[in-house]
Amino acid sequence: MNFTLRKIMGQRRVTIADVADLAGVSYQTVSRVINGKPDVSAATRQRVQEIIAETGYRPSHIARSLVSARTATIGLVVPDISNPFFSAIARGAEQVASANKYIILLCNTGEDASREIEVLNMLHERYVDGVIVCGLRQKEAPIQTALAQFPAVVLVNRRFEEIRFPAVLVDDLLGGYLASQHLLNMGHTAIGFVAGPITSYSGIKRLQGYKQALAEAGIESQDDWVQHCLPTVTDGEKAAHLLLDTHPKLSALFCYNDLVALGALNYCAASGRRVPEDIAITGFDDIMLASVVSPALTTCHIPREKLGTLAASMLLDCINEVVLDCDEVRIEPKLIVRASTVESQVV
Amino acid sequence: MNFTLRKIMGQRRVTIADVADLAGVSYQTVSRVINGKPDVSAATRQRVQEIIAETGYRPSHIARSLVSARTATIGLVVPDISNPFFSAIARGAEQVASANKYIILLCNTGEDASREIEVLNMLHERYVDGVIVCGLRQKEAPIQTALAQFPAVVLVNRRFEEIRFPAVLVDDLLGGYLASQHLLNMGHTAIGFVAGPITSYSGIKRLQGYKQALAEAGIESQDDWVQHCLPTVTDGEKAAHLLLDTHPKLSALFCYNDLVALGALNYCAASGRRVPEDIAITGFDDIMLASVVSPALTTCHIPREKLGTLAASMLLDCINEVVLDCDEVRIEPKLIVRASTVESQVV
DNA sequence: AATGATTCCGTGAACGTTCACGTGAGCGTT
DNA sequence: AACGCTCACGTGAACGTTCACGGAATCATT
Repeated sequence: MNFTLRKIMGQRRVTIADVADLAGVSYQTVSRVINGKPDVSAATRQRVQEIIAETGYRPSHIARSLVSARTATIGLVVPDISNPFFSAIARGAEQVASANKYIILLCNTGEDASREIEVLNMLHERYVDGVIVCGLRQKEAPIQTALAQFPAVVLVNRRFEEIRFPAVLVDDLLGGYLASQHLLNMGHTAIGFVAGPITSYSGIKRLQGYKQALAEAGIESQDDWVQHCLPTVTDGEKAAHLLLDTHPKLSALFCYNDLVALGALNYCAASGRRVPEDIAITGFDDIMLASVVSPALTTCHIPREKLGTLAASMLLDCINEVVLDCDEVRIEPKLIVRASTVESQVV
Repeated sequence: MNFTLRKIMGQRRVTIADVADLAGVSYQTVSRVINGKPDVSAATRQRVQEIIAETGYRPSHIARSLVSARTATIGLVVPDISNPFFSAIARGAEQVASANKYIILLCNTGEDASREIEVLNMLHERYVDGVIVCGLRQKEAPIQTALAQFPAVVLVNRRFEEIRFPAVLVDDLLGGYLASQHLLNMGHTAIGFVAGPITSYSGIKRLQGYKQALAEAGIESQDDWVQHCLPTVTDGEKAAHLLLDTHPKLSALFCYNDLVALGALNYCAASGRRVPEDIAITGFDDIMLASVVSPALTTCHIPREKLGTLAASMLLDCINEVVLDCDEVRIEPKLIVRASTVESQVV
């Protein structure tokens, strides 16, 4: 490291101009070398590359973005990254993103619908090339205009009737139907639904599936068999408590997701109810928990990581203006029967 | 929306100059309004604000970053975001970050040490204001210089002897010691260690604690009682298989984390071993799984989300050049005894 | 020897902001 | 009437790149 070099480094970041000065060429030549473009002699190219290596120069993505209007960045909005359902999606999305030299800006809304617009605005200010938005809670028009500002959008587990955004959807109606039908087949007639967030699109669809299954079995579904809650263990426990207290005749609970189902299991254990003998319980998502808890949870399996990879590759296609063969991918959940609904079931 | 406005919008993004033109002022005045600075009359301020609202103008964070050399962005590097340990850290970090108007760039290395430098370079190009790096696997000097380029760094579960970075550390030696001592107290003398990634700093420290406990009990620890593996359920299962096959006399396994421990539990179940009667098993981290699996896992509790909030607030302090009272926070793990090591234990 | 093509490299502008200035209008003071 | 002050606003430069040019040198061609 010579004196000039030492003088430049350590004070501020090395820029393209510094490299140019050290190499005795113009910044444009350095730019050409960086981007592997022609019109540079082999000798200068090597000289410049040596200087770059010496100085540890890295081009500023910021400056690049400013001129190219591309950031190679995508936003990922989730209600709760610590929920295994969303962390698996994040992993899948990150994998596809980084394989394509994109990077992910992570936003956690904390199940707070009002934060959704807020984080979308932050992402918009940052000129992300696109966003993947999971489990949007907000219902109304403002969120749609907030979404429409982006060059590309993919929704996960949510669709709008009014504006059609590309989306990766779980067939929640089918899932709700399958789970409920299974409980009906097991002989239950009074089935409660621990329904998750009231504004959850998935929740609404699962409710429809639940009602449909009950209707087909000739059972009139009752609105107060449905109890909303946050999709967490503690809130699921509270909701199960409430539901079973007010409706002691319920013999089965269809739960919004596995976390909520675990909460229900906990409440049953605490209140001396046997599962599945006294109460049958089903979950949703098939997170790892579901298979290891006792009794193991009957649930609907969803390929969570695949949701993430699918969403990310759809988004990248949109960004690169590749025409999608299908702008709404629908994933079928698969019912997994385990001990929480079937007495003799061996785990 | 008048004609001029309509003409500007929809073609490209609204810029400060567009707003200025529409308001009949210079861009500097608009800038003043945006940043709530003085030297603008109430009348023009309102006019400008109206135009901003009408056009939905959002200042470009990119351009701002270019001049301010601040991005209000921090990088978060984790081996695997779908691992509950890291997703909890992410949640904690995100919470502190967003409360301070920062946003998080998420990088998943997929347990691949060579990707660590790669993602750090990506983050550096993006001029992040700082990075939180979790569970670094890479050992050598290059990673240290890669880290040193950032304005601020906080390590989680890793420290270097040579360069002292601010860090949030779990006292892994203590954890390893506590877990091993507990197994010794239960009467075990042949204790295996399913040790996680060979380059994991936590793993190395837990190994030390394990060896220390054994030594204090007068037991010579044997190198081939230690089996490394990826920190996943499937790999833990394989490692337990290998260890118990080659050393049938082992009566206890101290596992790197709860996922690995679950793998070990699975293998014991598959091979007809009873836990804890035939084999006692302990995990680490106390993820939700640990308490619900059967038998429930004895493990070391770590306040994971707090690790994230601590790391993020330390990082923000570094960025804002607040002097830290302590640049290495050490968290004490707490042994949680459950049924996987104690026969009579009631869950 | 003049022309043209090719190779290599540099200059000016632009991207959308903020910062440090500069300036003109209006007002009160002497 | 000249001065200085405050208020409101505008101008030029800068941040670190890339893009569209333009131009000098070299070499082969006529």
